Amino acid sequence: MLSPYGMEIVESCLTCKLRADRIFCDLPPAALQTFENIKYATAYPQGAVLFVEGQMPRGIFVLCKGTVKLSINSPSGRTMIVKLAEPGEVLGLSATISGKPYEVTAETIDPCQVNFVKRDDFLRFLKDDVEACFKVAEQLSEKYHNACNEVRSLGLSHSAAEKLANLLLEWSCKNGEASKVEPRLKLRLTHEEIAQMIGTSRETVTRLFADMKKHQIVQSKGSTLVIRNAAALREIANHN
Amino acid sequence: MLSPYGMEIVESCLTCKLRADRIFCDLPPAALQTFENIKYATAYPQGAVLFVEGQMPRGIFVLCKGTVKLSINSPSGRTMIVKLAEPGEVLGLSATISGKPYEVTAETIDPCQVNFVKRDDFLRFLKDDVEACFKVAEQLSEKYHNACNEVRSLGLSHSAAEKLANLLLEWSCKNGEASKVEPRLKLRLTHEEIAQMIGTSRETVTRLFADMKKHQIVQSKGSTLVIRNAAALREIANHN
DNA sequence: AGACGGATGTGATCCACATCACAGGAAGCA
DNA sequence: TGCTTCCTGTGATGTGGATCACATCCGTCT
Repeated sequence: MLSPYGMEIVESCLTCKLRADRIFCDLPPAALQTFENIKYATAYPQGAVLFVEGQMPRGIFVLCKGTVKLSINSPSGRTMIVKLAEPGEVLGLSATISGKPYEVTAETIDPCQVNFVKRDDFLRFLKDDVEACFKVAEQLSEKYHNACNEVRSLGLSHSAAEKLANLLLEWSCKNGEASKVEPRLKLRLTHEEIAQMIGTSRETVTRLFADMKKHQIVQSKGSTLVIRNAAALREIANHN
Repeated sequence: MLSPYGMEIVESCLTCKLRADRIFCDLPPAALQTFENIKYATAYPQGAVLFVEGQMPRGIFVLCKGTVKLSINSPSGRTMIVKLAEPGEVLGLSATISGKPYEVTAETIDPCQVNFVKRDDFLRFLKDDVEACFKVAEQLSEKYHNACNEVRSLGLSHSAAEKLANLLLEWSCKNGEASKVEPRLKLRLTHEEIAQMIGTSRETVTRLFADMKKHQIVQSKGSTLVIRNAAALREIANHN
């Protein structure tokens, strides 16, 4: 069966092939069945907005497939990308728990499959199941941890170059290329978006990339970036 | 009974007078009793370090009395103050849940009373009690929420003045003075520390205060600051 | 009182980066 | 095949705030 956006929809969490490495999906059968009953499997095209910062929480969005951009916006139009969420992540969780407005905006950057659970249903579900509740705590810890890293990067680094280097290293870790001599990574974001991730301007990102290319630190082939001198990159990442 | 640092120690959470408005203290009697059995009531002098960023989590610290400074440090000696924790807050929670290193450093800024709970005991306690577990989730949501605000402030504001104005407004909200015509607030931090809270240099903070005084926006009497023109301050806070 | 150490106030200097302003590229689509 | 639109690259220019270097100021200790 095909979803509206050309993805295969995983109909049931019970039979989901992705379960093993997902946070929320490896509950014991009984709990999973309950979850099954309250969730709505949905699919979104690229560019869809799941929720907007400031909205009252409607519920949680379990990301099963695709990537979601989480951002914080200022009234004056500035945007700061906080994170790119990967499958297994639960979005809108903290707002749903606390009842306060969503603190970020969530927008799909490719077609996504999502399980939505209404707030009431979800809270009831949690109060019946310690294990699920504990998993929520774990997820939230993870989120907090990430947010702290964000603060660290924004608050303690000296230069834009440092932050960019850190971002590239982090990305190369995530796709398992980090150990290779010349890690490669697909740049899925525009310079503008990268700038929003590290809190700088688009032009600065462009110039930094130009510099790094000049110094043989990276090299780009289309939309893939090859890290030719990881040591130098790490050098930049830890100060100056 | 007096503690080593001249504070009255609340011996038992069951009879604690502060219970009503505390997050962790209003559990049902049975759970509270269990908590009672695994917690260690302790007291710290001013300037004591509860835990350091990067240490493996030993457990949680429930702050009962006093104020604790939470900061993030860079190897190069820079410090960023993330938050001043007030009584009722649970410190080291996310690290204890996730098992990853503490993400911040916690240091008392006045004499504090703290209940410590060892990690194992705490995790066992949670797995036995949905309600406590849910409270943890709530606390973590709160923490995440704060961290997001921090990111917003660091990443989206245009100037140091904006951040300082925001900080002052936030402080005047907390002590309930915000509604008054000329809110007052005790500055418990040095300019240096304020600078670390908003990610700027000490000199800049000094100069900003000087400016605001010149423009009749604030006025200082010893260590209390009087906000003479809250409107102007809000003006600064929302851009420029 | 005197003296010492930390907190504050203020000038001078410098530079990383934002911002503006275009010019090429690439990529979709008609 | 050309047109439109978004992305990328690069110069010129201005400035907020970091940093350095002192001069007070104030509380605390002896």
